[in-house]
Amino acid sequence: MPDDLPAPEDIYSAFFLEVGILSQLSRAMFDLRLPPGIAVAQFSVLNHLVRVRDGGTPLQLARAFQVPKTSMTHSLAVLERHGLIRLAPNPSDGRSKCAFITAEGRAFRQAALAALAPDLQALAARFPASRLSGVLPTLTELRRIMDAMRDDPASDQT
Amino acid sequence: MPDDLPAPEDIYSAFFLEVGILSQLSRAMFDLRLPPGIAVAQFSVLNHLVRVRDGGTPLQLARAFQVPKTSMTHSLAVLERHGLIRLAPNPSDGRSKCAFITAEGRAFRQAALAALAPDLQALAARFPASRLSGVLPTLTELRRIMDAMRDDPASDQT
DNA sequence: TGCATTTGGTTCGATATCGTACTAAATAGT
DNA sequence: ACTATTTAGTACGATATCGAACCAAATGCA
Repeated sequence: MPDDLPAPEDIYSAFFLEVGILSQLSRAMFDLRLPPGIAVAQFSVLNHLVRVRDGGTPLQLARAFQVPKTSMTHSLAVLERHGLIRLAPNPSDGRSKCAFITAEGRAFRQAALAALAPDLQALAARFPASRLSGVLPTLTELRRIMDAMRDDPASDQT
Repeated sequence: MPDDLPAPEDIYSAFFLEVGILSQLSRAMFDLRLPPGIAVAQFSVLNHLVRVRDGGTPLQLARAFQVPKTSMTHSLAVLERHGLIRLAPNPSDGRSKCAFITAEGRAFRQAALAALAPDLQALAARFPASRLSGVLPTLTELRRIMDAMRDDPASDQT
């Protein structure tokens, strides 16, 4: 009988293709609701400051989103220009900074979430969030592994 | 007892965050192996021409990847400039074109896949592709739904 | 202490992404 | 057939992304 098992490479290719398209689609959906001048990347940073940790350094933020630090520099500059965050010198490291969300930033995030909610609810009506809960742990685990490989490609942890 | 069920919005937010980061990570991994001048978006088009269909129009390709048609125009221009595809007039529509992969394009894709294979194998060694097969149908289904909503946001198909 | 190396961040330049506005061809309605 | 509308693709401008090179502070080491 012929070998009709898909090769691992094909599964990964298909997976990354879906992930890329889903990322595309969610980005487009979010962009449509965010005020012009603020991109998804910037909103995500605001969200992170509220949900995960306020006062982190640019490098910590870059690592959290797995983007190059130059990209984070840009996003933070946009947010600061709009008064949504404040960049303070890092008291424990003269080279570094700390990013704090401002009151305006919090208000902006709240408004953005409210603007987004209808879309997410419409989506949840067609595709229950509970089904996503099922796949989320798998995605998170893969993400962690890819994080680790990126930091240390030689880690052949069998 | 307190309501400790996460709201659907939170699940979707977390999901899209993971998807965004995974997209980021896979893009970075691919970019590292592709020759300078060719981005993931362009490689994906080549791959589509071989795997799915050759000779499609720019608009069909844009829809397949869910990107704006202007983005596809750009990608196709890059591929054509490198001689990896050929853009012919569409015999059945004077406004349109058809994108055909060239022999060079096929060779390029083969080489790129070969360069990529070790990374995918290393990944598969740490995270078996079979576990991805499990989540793939869910991702595909959600993607289809989001496609449909994008085309027709009012489709309240209960 | 003094120098070499590492690390956090920015600048700069090149490319990608994408919305708006436009042209030309196709289709619809009469 | 004739005009109005729609559709495929492009030009252009604005912003995002990101690698290379750089600077300054911190750390390692003798």
